[in-house]
Amino acid sequence: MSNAASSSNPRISARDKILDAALTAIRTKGFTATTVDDLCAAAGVTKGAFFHHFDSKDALGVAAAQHWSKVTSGFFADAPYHRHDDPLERVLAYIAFRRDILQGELPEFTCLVGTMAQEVHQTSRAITAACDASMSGHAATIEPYVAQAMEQRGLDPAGSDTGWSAASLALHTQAVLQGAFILAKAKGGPAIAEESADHLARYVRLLFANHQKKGKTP
Amino acid sequence: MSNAASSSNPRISARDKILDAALTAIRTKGFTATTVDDLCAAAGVTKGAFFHHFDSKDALGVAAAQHWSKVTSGFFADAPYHRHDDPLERVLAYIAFRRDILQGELPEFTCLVGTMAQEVHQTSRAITAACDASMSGHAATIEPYVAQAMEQRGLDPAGSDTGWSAASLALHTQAVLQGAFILAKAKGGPAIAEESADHLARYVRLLFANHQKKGKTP
DNA sequence: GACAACATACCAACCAGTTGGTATTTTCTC
DNA sequence: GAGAAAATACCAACTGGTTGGTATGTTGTC
Repeated sequence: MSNAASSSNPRISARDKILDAALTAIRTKGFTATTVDDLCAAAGVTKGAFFHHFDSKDALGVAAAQHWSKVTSGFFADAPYHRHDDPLERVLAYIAFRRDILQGELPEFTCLVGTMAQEVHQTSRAITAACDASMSGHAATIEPYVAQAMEQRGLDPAGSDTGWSAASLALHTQAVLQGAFILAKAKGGPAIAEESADHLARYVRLLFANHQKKGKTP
Repeated sequence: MSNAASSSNPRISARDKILDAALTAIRTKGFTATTVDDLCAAAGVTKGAFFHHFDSKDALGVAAAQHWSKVTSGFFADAPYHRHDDPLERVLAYIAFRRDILQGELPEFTCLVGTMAQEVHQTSRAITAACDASMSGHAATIEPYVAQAMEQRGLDPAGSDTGWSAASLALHTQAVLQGAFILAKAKGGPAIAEESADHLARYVRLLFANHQKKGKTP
């Protein structure tokens, strides 16, 4: 993921070099504090190239969110948590995976679109929408695992006092992780985020406790 | 909480008018995108007054975080959740209260220090530390309620497989709320944040389920 | 030779911070 | 407690560097 490799390599287009640089720069300094010159310098291209590929800095923000979606969806598609047979195990393995990758420096494991959405939600509709699409799109990849686990174990909380759904729990996992990132940033390290991930895993286990897996033949 | 009232009132010092303006402005536009001129205009003072009271924009950021701590600690001290006799009820009432105040426009109910920490964590140690102090300080006000609930109900999870503590759960509540704010910002409304607050309340109830309150005389 | 992909040179607006000054309050002195 | 001295609070105008964006090339490719 080093920038030095891509910024000097002429086989990678300026557009891709800028987008790669944007992922690191925005996660480090935030969107507003990241200047167009910063991105050009990090990508090893000139301003002319930047504005050839992006109409404005806001347009770069939208493209960066979409690029982030592409990169992360590939990353999570290759992750091992999908291989479990049991849907509930897949959900728990997903949370464990998210916990495991809380390593290295903060800009390496925190979320681009969470950071951007927080910053520009009142100033750029386009960027905010792209961030929402990225987060909600990722949540949608684990929602079916939650739904399958619920069905397999006869869990139907929709009608209860304060009901919940597979979609709601999937988005809640993202909320917990985003909040864990904020605490990690405030405290300068991932330790506190790991604890929140543990609480999240414990919550999911408790939700499904006393709900045995139904056999295939009833 | 209207700025118009304070910005024109000569009996309120320029410093306080600037700090009040900062709470709204930074929550709306973020710290970096908020200019010193923005704050002066909103507060109805000049730049000279600003730099008389604050050495730099960063110093204003630190002061704003401290001002936020003062304002919010007063707000939460007056909240009704403290009045419950049962410590567990106090914790649950706290979460319910946090859910109830998710109303109005986003800048009115989102968290200043969470927003700032996310933005400046790699660029301003001083602001980051002030944000951490504010968040951790608030978590510390509900930690004793959690601890009392655990003791009263004989819950001692410290030694178990993935242990947790009152401090850990108290900080987790903050993580969930901070993450809920991010999703709310991405989606443009508080609805999703309410659902995360519901999940959090459900988690706490499940943690204490099957742990009856011990009587005073054994 | 047309068109995309870049580079160079430049600009107007903006931004954090400064300067040099005045009004108001507080403190010190007798 | 009056009046000088000093500190504080505030203001209007200015500055040097920065920022997003543009106008005008140059180069490579089909």
